[in-house]
Amino acid sequence: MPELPEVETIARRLRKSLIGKRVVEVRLSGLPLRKPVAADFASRLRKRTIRHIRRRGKYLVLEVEPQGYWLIHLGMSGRICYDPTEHPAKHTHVVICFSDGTELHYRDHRRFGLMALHDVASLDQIRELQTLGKDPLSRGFTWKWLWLLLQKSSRELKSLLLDQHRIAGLGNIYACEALFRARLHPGRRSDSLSRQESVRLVRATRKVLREAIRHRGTSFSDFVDSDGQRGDHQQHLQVYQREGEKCRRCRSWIKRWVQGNRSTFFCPRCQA
DNA sequence: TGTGTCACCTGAGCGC
DNA sequence: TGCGCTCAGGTGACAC
Repeated sequence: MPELPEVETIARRLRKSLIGKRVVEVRLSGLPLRKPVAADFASRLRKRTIRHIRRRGKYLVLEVEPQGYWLIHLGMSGRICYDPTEHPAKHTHVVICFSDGTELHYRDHRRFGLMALHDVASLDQIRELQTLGKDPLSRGFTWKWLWLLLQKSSRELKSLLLDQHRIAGLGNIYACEALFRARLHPGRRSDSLSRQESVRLVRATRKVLREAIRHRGTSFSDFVDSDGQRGDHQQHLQVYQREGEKCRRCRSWIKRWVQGNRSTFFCPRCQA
C-alpha cells in the first residue's frame, strides 16, 4: 500500500536509473486504471527524455523534455518495476521502453492507480496536484499550521490526517503510527487538540515518515520498490496490524476499530 | 460548505 | 481440493 515513504523510496531509486533516458516505445494494456489512460498517452510520451523525478504527496512526478509532466499514482497495489528480467507479468498495464534497451513496467492488479501526461509549463497547472494539501516533510508543516487546521474542523483526528486535500502523503499505516507515537486517540475531535498536542503530532508524523523512508517503506503483500526489493519498516510498526498483541510501551492489548470503513489500530491505554 | 459513506477492484486468507 | 465469503484501502462521487 504505497504511502509517502514508499513513493519516496521509488522516486529515489528511479532518480538513479531514469534521468536522461529517452522513451522510444509505450505499450498499454487498454484496461482502465482509476481513470482510463488517455488514448494519446503513448504517442505523446514517445521521444521525450526524463529530466527530473520528484514526489508530491503520493504522486510520482517525472518531468520530461520537451516540456511536460508524467504523473503516476500507485493507488493501493501499483508497482513499478525498472528493467525486469522477465516478460511483462500479469496485470502489467503500461510498458515503457527506453532508447538504451531498458524497460519500465507498471503493474496494478486492483487498478486503483493513475497514469497521465500533462503538457503544461508548471506543476501548479496540474489539477491533481493543485488540490493536494501540505506535505508532512515540507518546511511548512509546522505545529502552528497544523493546529490552525485542526481548529477549523470537527472531524475525527485520523479521518483528517487521511484527507489528502489537507495533508498529502499519509495513508492508513502511517496515520495510525503517528497517532500512537503522539499518544493521541484516533477518534478525538480535531478541534479539541491543544497546542502542545499539535506539537507532539507534528513531531511524531515527521519521525515515523523519516524512519519508514530509512527502512525503504513498509511491505506486507504488495509493496516492492522499482528494483523489486521489499521494505523493512513492517518490523518497526508499533500498532498497525498488531491487533491482539501487546503494546511495546505499556503492555496493554492493541485494539482494532473500524473507523470510516478503515481499520484503525491503537493502544487504548497510551492513546486514551 | 463540511462531513460521512460507499463503490470501485482483485488477491489472499479462512472456514466449510 | 474447491467454493464462497470477508478483508484490505486510496480516491472520488454522492447524500445529508
